Amino acid sequence: MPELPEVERVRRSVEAAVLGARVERVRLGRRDMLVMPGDPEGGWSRASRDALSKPKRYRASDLLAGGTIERVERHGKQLALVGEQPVGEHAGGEAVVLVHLGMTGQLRAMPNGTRSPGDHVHMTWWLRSRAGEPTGRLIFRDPRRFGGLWSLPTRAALAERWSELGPDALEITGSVLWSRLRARNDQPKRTSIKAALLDQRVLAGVGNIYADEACFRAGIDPRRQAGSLSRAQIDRLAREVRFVLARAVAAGGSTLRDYVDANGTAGEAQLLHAVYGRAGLACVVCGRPLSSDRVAQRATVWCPRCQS
DNA sequence: AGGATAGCCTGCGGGC
DNA sequence: TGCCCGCAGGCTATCC
Repeated sequence: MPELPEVERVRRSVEAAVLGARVERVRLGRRDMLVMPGDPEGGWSRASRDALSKPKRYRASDLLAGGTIERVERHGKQLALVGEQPVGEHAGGEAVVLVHLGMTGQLRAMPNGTRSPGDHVHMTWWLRSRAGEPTGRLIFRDPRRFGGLWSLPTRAALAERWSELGPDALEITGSVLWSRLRARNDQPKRTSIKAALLDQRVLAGVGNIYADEACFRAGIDPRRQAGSLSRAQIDRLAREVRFVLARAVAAGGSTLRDYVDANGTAGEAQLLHAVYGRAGLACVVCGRPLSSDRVAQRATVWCPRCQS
């Protein structure tokens, strides 16, 4: 569900709510939503999730209990709660909980006196201020369970994990995108430009909505072979990726159905979409009906006149 | 190598 | 009102 703009809005709102908070206690509702180091690779697949359903040991401190939340970071569509253990035998130690929201995941700040949603809440952190006053809870909720939580021991482990992703799409440049679209032997990628934009190893943060929006603004048919685009077209595309993402962040993200930030606030970036969800409607530039098809296994919309 | 397919889940809207 | 179908912002495993 959420792409980079929505995840960035979640990051900001979670950070505002929990920065510096002390984690009094935690509760993990579903063990299979958590992946620990040494668990079956990734934890995404059905097989590895099944393996996780067996009871497996984790300490509350692996989920930040007893520590303070020092930062909330984002790379692409992934979030990380970075904690420190200020006192005790693990003083100075780190812990990181990486959060992927998948399609329907939410992180919500629940102030004192508010009630958490009654369903699909998989993880709760009870928080206190630095002064020790209870301030509320942070919850992770995910009806479809396509998201998940990964416990990592250190920020170095987080950096290593994020190094497997491409550069954050908010900062993608034409020259970096150009080089990422060629394989090792300088062979241009044969895959469609849309599939390449969706590949988180190429660049991190673009999903189905913003891939279509960026291609539209760049005048590029999403079905075009990635390696067939000129350097000038890649420069333009990188610029439009940055533009549509930054503009959507400023508009609060796209709320199609589920997305809200940590405070429950919906976004308005969906009002800016020129092609996503507008198959068959008139192109906002030329007025011709927008075409649609499945590209890279995803519903895709483009203008047959403005994009080539 | 990269495309196509199926699968992981729940919930919603449309058509009947 | 209810049932069935398709579809959804992400990502993976498997097969060709």
